[in-house]
Amino acid sequence: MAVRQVTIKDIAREAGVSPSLVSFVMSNSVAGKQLYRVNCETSKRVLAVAERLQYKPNNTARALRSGKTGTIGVVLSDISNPFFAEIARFLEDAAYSYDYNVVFASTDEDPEKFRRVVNVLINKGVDGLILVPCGGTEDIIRGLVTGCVNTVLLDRTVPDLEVSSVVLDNRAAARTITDELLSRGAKRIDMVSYSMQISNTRDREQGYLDAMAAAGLAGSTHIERVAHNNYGSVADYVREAKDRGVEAFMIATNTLSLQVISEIYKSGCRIPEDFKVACFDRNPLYDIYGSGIVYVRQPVDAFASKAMELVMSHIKSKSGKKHPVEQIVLSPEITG
Amino acid sequence: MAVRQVTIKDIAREAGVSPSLVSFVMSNSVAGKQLYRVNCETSKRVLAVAERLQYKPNNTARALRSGKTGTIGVVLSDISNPFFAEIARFLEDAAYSYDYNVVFASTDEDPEKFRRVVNVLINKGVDGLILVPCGGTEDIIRGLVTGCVNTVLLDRTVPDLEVSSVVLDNRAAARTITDELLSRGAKRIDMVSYSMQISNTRDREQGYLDAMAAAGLAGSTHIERVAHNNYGSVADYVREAKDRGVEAFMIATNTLSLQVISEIYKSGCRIPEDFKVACFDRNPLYDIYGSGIVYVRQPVDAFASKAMELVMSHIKSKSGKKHPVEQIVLSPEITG
DNA sequence: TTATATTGTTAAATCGTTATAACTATTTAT
DNA sequence: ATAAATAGTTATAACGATTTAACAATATAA
Repeated sequence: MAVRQVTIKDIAREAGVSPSLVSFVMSNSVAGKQLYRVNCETSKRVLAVAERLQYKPNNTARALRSGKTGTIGVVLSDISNPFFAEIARFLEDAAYSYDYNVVFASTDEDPEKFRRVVNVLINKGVDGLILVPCGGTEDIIRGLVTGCVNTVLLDRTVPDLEVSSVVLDNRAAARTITDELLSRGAKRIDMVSYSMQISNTRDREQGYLDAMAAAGLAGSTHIERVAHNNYGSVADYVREAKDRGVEAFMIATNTLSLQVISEIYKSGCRIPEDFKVACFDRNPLYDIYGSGIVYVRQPVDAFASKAMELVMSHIKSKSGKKHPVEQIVLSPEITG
Repeated sequence: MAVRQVTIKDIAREAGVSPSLVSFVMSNSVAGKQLYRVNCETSKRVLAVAERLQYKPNNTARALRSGKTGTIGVVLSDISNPFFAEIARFLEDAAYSYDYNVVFASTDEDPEKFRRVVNVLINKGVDGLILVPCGGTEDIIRGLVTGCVNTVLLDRTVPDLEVSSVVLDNRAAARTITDELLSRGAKRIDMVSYSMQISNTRDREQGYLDAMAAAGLAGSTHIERVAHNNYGSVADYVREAKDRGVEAFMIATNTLSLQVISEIYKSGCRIPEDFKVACFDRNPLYDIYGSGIVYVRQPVDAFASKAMELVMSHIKSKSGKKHPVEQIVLSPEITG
């Protein structure tokens, strides 16, 4: 695209040395195992020429030869979802700190799309994958792991699989915010969740049930499971819940929260007067409007840095060797 | 990383043909200029073998030889900002529709960071760049354009430069929402803006001034320019504005809006009773709380698809030739 | 019938780097 | 003094594709 690349050969010619030597000089700073001994004088001369000619190493060639692209693929539900957008940003920065790049792909919770983008990323030649699995991707992930692809799961995990992961302690988080609703006087608390089969949602449901049971309300639990992207059903449900005398909602995800809160207001009700609300993920306006919404603040930065750390350790540990699988569970913060 | 790549040679051996032929078969579907004539039978046989061996072309090798990576670099302010996150998603999808990938980098409005990430992306070998310029990047962008790097500017433009761009009609948008505030009875309207020197902010300020002047209020305009990421100053300003008898705010960006709205509520005031507010960019909660905030809804999908279209047309038009520069201005929608 | 196109295929160069083995020249050990 | 080790460097073969030129073999034209 640009003018013409200055190659290692140009430098070699100009500096009166062989291309190999230039290569050694260039990669000496990050010398892996064996430090190639090169004369300090020549090294300086080569670097000077490189500087003068404005040499920029060709990463494609480097990648082809070395098998390492310096890129991590990140597959998530939807990068426009604020939760993932924030993670994306931290991942970008984390990757940068390792001199790596990151390339994102969204799945919209569709396992077929998941498979597709994972394949595209692998073909592009990523050194590792950070994945937010969606329902129905267990086999794909198992395939990656057995195929020795450096894989780290984020936000959600897959049971019975030897794979590294970084997730929230969802069960504890859910229990805590449900407890908070209880302590604010609510007894009839519904949980609104997704019908997808993903670990974090299931754990959150369990936390809700834990809290209710501990409060002696095991009999009056209700989990409303909404299909992903089915907005209509939420409206009906909120109306129905109101009739049923529900006093509070515990909501499993940020997108769902916006829908439920929207329906509450549309039906002329207020928070917290008519309904108390607890949910996952922060929204700046929750605080601003002083709406009294209790929410779980996920340590998004830790998600990103830990996931990146894990995938890097996988990459470092020579492929072929057994993966240093590590499953990290992070603690939530509660606000509101 | 994975097991071992199936190469074009494996297929050649298995199918009893030469590697070249396999290459022809593989790239025949996307035959550029010259369609290489290959026997239908052999073609089928080769494809069958490829299918059986689960051949996945090595994009790195392909990129090295062909000089095309199939990747577009996107440089924006901050991918965790909802406005850019949404654009990111649309860009991802748009790229995919061209069989391309997209890699993002955030600048935090820092020209030095901008220069750095642009260089990283170029070294990685992107086929084109979509850039959201920040203040102080004019020279860098000029350098790219003269260096024949396929460049498209997004959301903001750089004056006096022959470069393709996709921006909102910011002046018209700003005028419209200011008019809306006026029609709702506000006379003392302040504009809150950033002190950065970027085209869209300047245009929005002009639109505000246009509307005020047309209403005969040229004398009572006030533009408060806040430094990027300087939260403290907003609090002081809102207090001061209240004392000054300001009735409405016209706010230049989404992040700034959240700050101003937050301060309004913190100071015990309400929207729209105490202050009317007009701003840029949607936030789902604006609608939900029925807060009566007027806002400009930017056609984010069109931003993305147009920008991708432009960069693709640059790529198609043989490098060396004159760029088909095109500057697109999109119309806003107003809600509230 | 001889010359010329056309079809189907292949050999070989190339993209820009890395990595291995080998090769001097010099130093150190014996 | 000879062998062995070391420092500094280079030649060369990859990496996995694309692409150009060339080559048979056959078909068409003159």
